[in-house]
Amino acid sequence: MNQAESKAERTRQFIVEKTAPVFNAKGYAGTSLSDLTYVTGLTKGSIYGNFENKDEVALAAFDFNFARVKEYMKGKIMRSEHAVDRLLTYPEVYRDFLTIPFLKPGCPILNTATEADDTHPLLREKAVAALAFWKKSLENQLTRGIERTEIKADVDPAQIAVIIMSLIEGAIMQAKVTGKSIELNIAMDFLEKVIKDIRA
Amino acid sequence: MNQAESKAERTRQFIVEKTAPVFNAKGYAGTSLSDLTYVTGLTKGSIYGNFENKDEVALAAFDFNFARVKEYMKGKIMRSEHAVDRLLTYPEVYRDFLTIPFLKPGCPILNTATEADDTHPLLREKAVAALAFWKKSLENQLTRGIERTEIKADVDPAQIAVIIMSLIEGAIMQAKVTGKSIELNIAMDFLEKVIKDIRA
DNA sequence: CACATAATATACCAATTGGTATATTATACT
DNA sequence: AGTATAATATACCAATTGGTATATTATGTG
Repeated sequence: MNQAESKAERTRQFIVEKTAPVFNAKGYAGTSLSDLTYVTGLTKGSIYGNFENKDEVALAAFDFNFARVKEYMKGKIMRSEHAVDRLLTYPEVYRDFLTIPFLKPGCPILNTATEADDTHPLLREKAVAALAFWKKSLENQLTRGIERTEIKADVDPAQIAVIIMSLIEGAIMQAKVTGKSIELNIAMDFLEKVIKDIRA
Repeated sequence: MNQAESKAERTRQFIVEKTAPVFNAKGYAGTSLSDLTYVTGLTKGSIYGNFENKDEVALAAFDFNFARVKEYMKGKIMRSEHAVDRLLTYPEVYRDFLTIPFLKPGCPILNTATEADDTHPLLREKAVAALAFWKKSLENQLTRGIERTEIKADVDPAQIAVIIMSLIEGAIMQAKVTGKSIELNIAMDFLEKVIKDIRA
């Protein structure tokens, strides 16, 4: 009973992988159990054998979606050493948001936050935690940059973190709904300037 | 049969007023017909006598929600004459977003855009049009300011409009889901600086 | 006041929802 | 290979979904 991954664990993972994009595209309320069976090719019995209920699938799907974004960004960011270059990865990457395949259904944080804030406490909590994680990670990069004298000493990491996140999420919303990148590019041009401006 | 408003017109309006906050809070997929009957006190027959289907109620509800925001902002903006002061109304007002009663369920554009982009073409179109309207209105204010030499001549109205919108929407998303205004205040402080910086 | 019509309620529809008990099949260990 | 158990499928459940045909009530006009 030890294949490094049990059958159940693999199936669980399989279900999450297949359903995560659906939850991200249609939202929690908009995704039905038949969506889940359709996209996995499994039956309800099989899904409920691996998950307590629809909620648990949705929560796992969010974790999966967010983990993908995290890993993707981490890979891009770690190519640079200089703190400013690392931060410039954000406008550089998000500029192409609409063409990043696994982000076709949109930013999981944005989608989950706006749907769940008034309706689904558990999903809401996930979105809050994801935002906190992202913010902390930005602050850490900024603090590291200040310590390495790559970033001006008077820069407030919390402030810059919020500006980066707000500009990105606000611009993504517009790009996703219009299907066009004009506004996204303008916002990312500006974000680029903001980031270059904190260089020591 | 002419009371300036027929009974049906009043009922239609009544249904929209009562259901608009529900659609904004729960989203289109999350709002059921029983939600609509519950919140109006009317029956399905009555609702379907005044609307073609659930879609039509949702579309009218969006228009209602957006109109309220427009009127609310217009009232605040028109208190000032100077273009920069008019623009400063945005950070000033959105700073208190969480305490504005009719915006408790969130920004209708943000909520509708994120839900409808992949699921509901008609609602999506409404959100796109609302964004375009807002952008145009900001650009007009900026152009007017440049003409009146209240705003620097080299300012790009389209660029500043996008920055204002992105910062506001991105920050609102965070404030709404966390229930806290810290990030919103930071973003609005920054937006204030951006706007003051374009003063001639 | 009567009457045509507009507005609303009642009672129903098939389809789908999330969920479960049980039967069947695959898996892993001895 | 045989067997206990884990994993999956089948067949069902009550409740709810969006929607409608028809009955009832309110409204406005001659």
